[in-house]
Amino acid sequence: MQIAKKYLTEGLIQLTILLSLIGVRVDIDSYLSGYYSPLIEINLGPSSAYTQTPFHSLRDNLDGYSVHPKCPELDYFFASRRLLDEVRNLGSPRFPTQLNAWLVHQVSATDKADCGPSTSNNTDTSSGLESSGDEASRDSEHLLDRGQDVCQTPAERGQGPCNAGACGALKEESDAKVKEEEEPAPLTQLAHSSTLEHESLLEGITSLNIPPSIDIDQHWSNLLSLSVTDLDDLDSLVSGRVSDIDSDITSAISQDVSLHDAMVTNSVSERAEPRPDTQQRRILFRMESTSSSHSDVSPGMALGLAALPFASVCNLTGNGALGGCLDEAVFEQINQLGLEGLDTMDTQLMDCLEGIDPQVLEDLDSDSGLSLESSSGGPVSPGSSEMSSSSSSYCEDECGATGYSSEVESVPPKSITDYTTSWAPIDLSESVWHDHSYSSPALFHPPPVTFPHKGIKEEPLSDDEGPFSDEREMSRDELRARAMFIPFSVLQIVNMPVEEFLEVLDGQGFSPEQVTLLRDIRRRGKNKLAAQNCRKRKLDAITGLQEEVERLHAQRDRLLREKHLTAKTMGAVGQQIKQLTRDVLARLRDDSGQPLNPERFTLQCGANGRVVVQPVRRPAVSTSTGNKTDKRKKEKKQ
DNA sequence: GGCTCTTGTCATGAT
DNA sequence: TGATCATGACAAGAG
Repeated sequence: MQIAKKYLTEGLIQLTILLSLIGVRVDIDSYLSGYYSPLIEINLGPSSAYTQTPFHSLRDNLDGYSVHPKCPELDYFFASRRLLDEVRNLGSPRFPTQLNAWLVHQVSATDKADCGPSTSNNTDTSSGLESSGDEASRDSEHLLDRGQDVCQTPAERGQGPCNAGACGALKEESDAKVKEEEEPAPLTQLAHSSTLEHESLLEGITSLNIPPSIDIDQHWSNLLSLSVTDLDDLDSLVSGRVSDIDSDITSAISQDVSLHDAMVTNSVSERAEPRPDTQQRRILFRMESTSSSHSDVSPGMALGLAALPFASVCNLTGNGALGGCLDEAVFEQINQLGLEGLDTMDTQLMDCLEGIDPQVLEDLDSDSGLSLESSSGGPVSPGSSEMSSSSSSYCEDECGATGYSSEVESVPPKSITDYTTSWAPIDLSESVWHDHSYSSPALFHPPPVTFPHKGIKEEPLSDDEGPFSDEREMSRDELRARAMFIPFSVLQIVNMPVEEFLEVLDGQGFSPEQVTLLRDIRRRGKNKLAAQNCRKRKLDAITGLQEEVERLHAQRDRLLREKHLTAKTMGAVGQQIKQLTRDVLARLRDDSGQPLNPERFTLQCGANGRVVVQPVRRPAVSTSTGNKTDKRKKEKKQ
């Protein structure tokens, strides 16, 4: 509880500061992409392979400051910012408010006209739509809140870029349908409008002030007809259809709510189709964690902090006309949230975490690290998990080893939450996005010990450990720590911040032997990681040098070929010159009227371009003298 | 049993 | 000055 609260509070505060500092134009996505890069790596899997980037270090380095210059996340941060700036410099097409208003009217018209087919479609794929609604509801749960505020705020104010456009009309329709809680319609339409924007971007449509053509109109109508169905179902969907997860998800996936959802559902459908329902459910959770809204795992987080949903909303709107009201809505929402909202947020978050199937949580940490084949990304990153299933500890470029990291993730979440040390959440975070094991499996389940500090007792191991848990191989350091009654695992000792480590050394009443062992364990653990990094770099350097050698070989061969070709050409040209010289001299006559002997005369081209006949300068006759001098020189050398 | 590869560890210098 | 990192060297284990 405190962990989540602390984490979310930090995120909220920092995000609020950022928003307030930036001003009207909020580049939330850039900040989020930088700040939440660890989270992205959590979900996407491949983390910086051999670079030890503890989560706490990134947590405290929001804007790229104080980050290790070699930290790849820093490169990612600046790269993201640079790319974003470049995109902005290109001038992305902005959709006028009039377009959004037109879309809204189309929605309403389509709503009335296509109500029957939509409902029939709904009945045909009722389960699917319910599941689709589940997806929509999940997104709506995260997005609608923001969407509500986003559109409601400018509409109420009657000002801003969307006062007479989309937001106003959106609010009217949404008021007609859903009045009280979520108002999903505006947001869905927002999502649709953003979807249209995305598609328009893809189609190169830069200006839509002109009424769209019939094809586009029909296209929009088809798209919006789906939205009507969704709008009809949204109130019931938002009311909570978590139990409907059991329904057929694949059919739901076919009902793309928006481009955003389509991207998510398609990716899910490809994976989910051959799987049984249970796996589909699991995938559904995975999808929630892998979708663009990272807070899907914890709706409470989405409802409360809304940090990542901010990114979603901003991404949906982009530079569109709704951006202004979104910015204002973001500020207003933050103001409305307050810190008291964190309580409910924590409750929701923890309820959600508790409500999740433990198997799902286990899947999130399915890389038990019991072998070196542990994947880097875990189940949340299927691609990486499949890719990194190598027996070698060194994975591809994107993945690698972080030593004890996998030990962290193998620690049962329950026990992790029981750690109330201040660095415990850091380990929890690392447990998600570090995923490689170089240590013995026994470290994954530290023995139940009583923490001398704070009187906290570590939870005993779970039931699945069985009688073989003690038989697992333990590292020497782990054995030493056990023998010395050190209530920390090697992983914890290595990964805890130095400040916490020093506090532990000072405040836990350890004996000098224990302190020495703790320091040794920490030193060895970090050195182990360093050695792995070093070896990885060495291999990379070797690979790079080999490639360089191959490149240089190819260059040498090419130059040799050019040399031979040039020599051949020069020989041919020389022969031609000799032949021409003979011809010219044969046509010339000396004083006696005889043709010039080519062996005694030659043609020389002067600097001014004039060709003159010169007698051949034969080398000095004193060849024997030269030979003698050469011989003398050779003798001197010898 | 020797060889090779991988990995952990130590020592040492640099940051 | 201590912590951390980088790296060469060595040893142990596995195939």
